[in-house]
Amino acid sequence: MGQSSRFPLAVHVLVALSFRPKDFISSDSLSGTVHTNPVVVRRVVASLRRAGFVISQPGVAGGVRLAKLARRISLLDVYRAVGRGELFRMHNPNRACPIGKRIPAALAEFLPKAERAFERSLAGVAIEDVARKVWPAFFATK
Amino acid sequence: MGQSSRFPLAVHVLVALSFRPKDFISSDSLSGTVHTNPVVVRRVVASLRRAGFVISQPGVAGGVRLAKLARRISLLDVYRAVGRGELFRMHNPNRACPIGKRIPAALAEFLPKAERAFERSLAGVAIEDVARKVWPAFFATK
DNA sequence: TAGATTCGTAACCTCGGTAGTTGCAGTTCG
DNA sequence: CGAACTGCAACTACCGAGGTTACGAATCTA
Repeated sequence: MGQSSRFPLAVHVLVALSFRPKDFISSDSLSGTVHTNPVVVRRVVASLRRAGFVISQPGVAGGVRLAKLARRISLLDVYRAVGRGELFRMHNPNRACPIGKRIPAALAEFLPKAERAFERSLAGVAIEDVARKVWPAFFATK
Repeated sequence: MGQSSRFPLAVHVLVALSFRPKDFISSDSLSGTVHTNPVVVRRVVASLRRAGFVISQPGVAGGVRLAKLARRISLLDVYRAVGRGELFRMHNPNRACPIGKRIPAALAEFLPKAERAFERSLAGVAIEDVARKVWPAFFATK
C-alpha cells in the first residue's frame, strides 16, 4: 500500500466497537483510543458506513455502532472498504516499442495472482479474531 | 504500495535487458521503452545494481547489462530491491488505552501472514517468465 | 422551545514521497 | 582531446494523507 494508515485505523475502530455492540460510541471517544483527530475517525467511519459495517447516529448520545456481527466482517472487507484497491501502480510504457507494448499484458498475467494470494489471506480473518487477541477475557464465557 | 511505479518499471527494464544479455544498453535507450526520463531509469537501475542484478559501465559504449540469468531473478527479488518493504503502514494507537495497547500485537498476528502470502506468489515468478510473455519467439528455439 | 451534543462534510495547511529535469564530475573509447 | 556514457546531487512540481477549523443538520433533554 505504500500507503496509508487508514486500514489499521479502521480495524482498530471496529474492534473497539465490537466490545460494546449495543452502544453508540462517539467519534470523540474513538479518537482517544486510536490517538488521532475525531474528524479523521469520522472520515474512516464514513467508508465503513458506506460499506454497511457500521451505523451512525447524530445528536446527543449519538455516535457509531456495528451494523453486523464482528464475526461477519473480514479484514478483506475492511481493506476493500477503506483501501485504494490496487496493490501495484503501473508505469506508462511506450506502446510504440515492441517490448513496451506487451509489458502491461505480461504483468497482468502475474501480479493479480499475488494480489489474490494477499486477499485470500485477509479474507480468512474476521474482526472478531482480532478482538480475541486484544481482549481474550471478553470471550471467556462464550 | 500507495505507492510508486518503480517496481513495474524495474521489471520492464530487466525484461528488456534479458533480450540482449551480452550488450550494455544505455539508460537513454531504456528510457525510450519505459517512456520516461533517463535519470529516472538510472535511479531504478541504481537499486538493481546494489542488489546485484545488473552491472553498469560508464564511458562510450557503456550502459547496463544483466549480472545474472533472468531465470534466477524473481519478482520478489525485484520488489524487495526497489520497494519500500512494508505492505501495511501502522497508525499510532494510544498505549494508555487498554484496547489501543494491544492492537499492534493483534495486528502483528495476522497482517504478516497476508504479506507472506503475497511474497510467496511473487517469489514463484522469474523475470524470464515475464519475458516469455513479452516475446515468445525469443525462446522458441530453447 | 432553547441549548447542548454529535455527526457529516467542506475547506485549508502541512508534510513526505515520487517523477521529472538540469547540471556536473568521473570514466571510457576512438 | 572530445564524444558518449554513468552516478549523483539539487531543485521543482505534484499528489495523497493526516491534522485542523468551521459550519449546517440532526437529536436529545431540561
